[in-house]
Amino acid sequence: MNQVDDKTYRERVYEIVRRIPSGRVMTYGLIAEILGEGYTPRTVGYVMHGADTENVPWQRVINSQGACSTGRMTMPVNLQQNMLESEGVVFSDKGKCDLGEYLWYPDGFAKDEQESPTLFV
DNA sequence: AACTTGACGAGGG
DNA sequence: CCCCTCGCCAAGT
Repeated sequence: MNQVDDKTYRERVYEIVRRIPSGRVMTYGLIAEILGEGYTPRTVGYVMHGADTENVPWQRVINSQGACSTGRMTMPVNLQQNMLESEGVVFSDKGKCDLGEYLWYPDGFAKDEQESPTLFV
């Protein structure tokens, strides 16, 4: 059941990212937590690194500090933040946004009860 | 097959 | 609040 047949390892991550509404964000750790076994914040980041920027709203995935982590790449750190700001997300001078306000949880995955791993595949 | 690298994160100092 | 360490696991060398 949990094979990588119809959905590859990466596609499972992208599928969740595509659900994030404009103006909202998710963290690498949260996505890993939802996907469960075999997924960690680090691997989610690795997968996002190879995302199809055309079809995946990659800018909506940030780190647990509420900041953008795209600094190491060839693209400027500002780009991701700018894209989010144009969606209405407000960042502080230090480049952090309020996760309490913008963090988005997929349907059925309540903020308080994070115990159901494979709620939606 | 072994070793290194990350768009990470929690915990300790 | 900043810095460092360690655990995590797919991919690239």
